[in-house]
Amino acid sequence: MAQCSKTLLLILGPTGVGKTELSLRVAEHYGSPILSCDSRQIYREIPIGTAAPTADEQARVKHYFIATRDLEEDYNAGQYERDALALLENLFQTHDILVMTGGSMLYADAVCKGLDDLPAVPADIRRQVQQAYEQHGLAWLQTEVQRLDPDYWAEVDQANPARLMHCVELCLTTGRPYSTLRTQTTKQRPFRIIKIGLDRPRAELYERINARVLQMMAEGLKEEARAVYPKRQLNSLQTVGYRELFAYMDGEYDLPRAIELIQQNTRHYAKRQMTWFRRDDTIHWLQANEDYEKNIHSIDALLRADGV
RNA sequence: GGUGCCAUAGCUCAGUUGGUAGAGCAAAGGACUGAAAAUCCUUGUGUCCCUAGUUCGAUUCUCGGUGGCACCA
Repeated sequence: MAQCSKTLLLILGPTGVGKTELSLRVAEHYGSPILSCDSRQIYREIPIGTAAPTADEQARVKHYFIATRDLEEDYNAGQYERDALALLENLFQTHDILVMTGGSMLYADAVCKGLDDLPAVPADIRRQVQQAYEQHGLAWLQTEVQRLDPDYWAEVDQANPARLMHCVELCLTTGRPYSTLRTQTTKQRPFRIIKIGLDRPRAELYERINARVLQMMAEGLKEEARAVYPKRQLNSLQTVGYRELFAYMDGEYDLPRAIELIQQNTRHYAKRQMTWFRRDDTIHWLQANEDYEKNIHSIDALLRADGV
């Protein structure tokens, strides 16, 4: 028998590849709920543009981390790690196999490998850094990081304001160089993790993405975006589909152009996901197709081979 | 039907006073431990529409063809 009989079955893949339907069937097969690993489906008010599981789908299988947060909440990968681990511990008391699915790469890694223990950044520090950056530009951030944390400066992507800002925020919050808080170690989990990657030929994936965006528009994405338009500055709405429609509402371009951009940016997003997944050699890849039985069979074989 | 203009990267185009060419966008590759659907980095060889001619050499000039656009009938 395996050392640990508890297994987290993680179904990964780029947006639009077909994770939802396979996950539902796999979850039904093992009698598991589905833990969503998606940084945007977790918010209420934006189900259409994030392709969140529908009411019907949620009736088939119990879902967690879907529409549980307000757009105003500053949720992040660190919180997700804590929330997901707590829930997993709980659910493993009554389940041997739990299915998790989603495309948020960092969230998945947070669960599988763990993130470093970092304090929350106080709102006033975040605002202060943000304002200084807006006023003085990237050069200011670069100077600050060189001054506050030369070690991190040596390894960081120096043209990336998001990374530099994060470093400055944590240096100011803790009074220590950010790099001293980075242990970069992989945490051990008290359960087995099996990762399934869903793959599909590029051209086919892109066609599905393009078609899905049109489908979202038909389902009322524009109205959904209009409803949250007043909150467009929130991080939760820095999301493909909404940003482009906000820009359209601001008169930056017409609706056909907005739709074109949503399709394109979704394709870019899928590409970034694939880049991330590609370097994870613990993923077992399956071809996405309509023969769900076959893929479930493959997964079943994997679980047995790797565990018993 | 006639006249004129155009034909160069997936698209829109620039350019070569004749020595086989380069921008934007698209696209591709990559990084990424708390905004991650975010943020950032890198990458430009293509029958220069086809045939014939002039020429040491034609994508460039000339004739013809084909396709597109405009105007005139």
